[in-house]
Amino acid sequence: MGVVPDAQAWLNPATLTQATAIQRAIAARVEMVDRFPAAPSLAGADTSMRWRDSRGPIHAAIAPLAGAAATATIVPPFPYVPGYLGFREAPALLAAWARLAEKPDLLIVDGQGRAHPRRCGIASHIGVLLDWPTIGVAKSLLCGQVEGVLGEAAGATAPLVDRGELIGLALRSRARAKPIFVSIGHRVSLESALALIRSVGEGRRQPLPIRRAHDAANAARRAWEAAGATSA
DNA sequence: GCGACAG
DNA sequence: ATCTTGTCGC
Repeated sequence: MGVVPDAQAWLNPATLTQATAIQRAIAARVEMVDRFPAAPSLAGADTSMRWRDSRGPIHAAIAPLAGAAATATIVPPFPYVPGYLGFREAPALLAAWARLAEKPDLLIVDGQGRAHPRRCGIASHIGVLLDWPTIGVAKSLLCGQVEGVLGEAAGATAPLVDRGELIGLALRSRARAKPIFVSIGHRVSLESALALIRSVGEGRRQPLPIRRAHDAANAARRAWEAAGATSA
């Protein structure tokens, strides 16, 4: 995998206390400056699972803007716990990444990046483990508050602040829609993250790469269920 | 102690 | 995260 020596250990904490320590270590490695080619190629990352089935398999997809998506199915190590989503979903997403022939220059992940209590959302997990540029785009807030008033017009932004620190941006990606929350995953500045997300908005609430990944993950899950499989 | 809580 | 149907609006 990436340049992290104990990447495998960082994916499998034995306890929540250990998971917390790993997140602090990952957060310390996050680079908040641009380190990717100009006009980067983009891909989206998302997962799909059965309704309220916290133990069943997770289907992950990485969807490039151009070309076919890669998918993978993994049984998650533990159920969803707010603040620890990275440990639940990153293994499946990394498996899908490994199957992707042409790696994109930058990955847009469905979930938070730095906009996390320990500055280590799933986009940072994946970015640091792969040492690859990532952006987090979430549909709702995990922590922090939107500063001031978010404009009504499409494209309006407002700072997202937590404990006095700027951790991301609220973005009105579409008029009359609830905002999305953009934050640094790894190797990108918040300014560039915003510009890139805006560039693939396509007039929808969620950026196109995430929509494509969402569709691909759902298709993988349907195929899995249609095949009657029970385990990964 | 109470409430809040990505996917 | 996901299920389901209808309804409203451009």
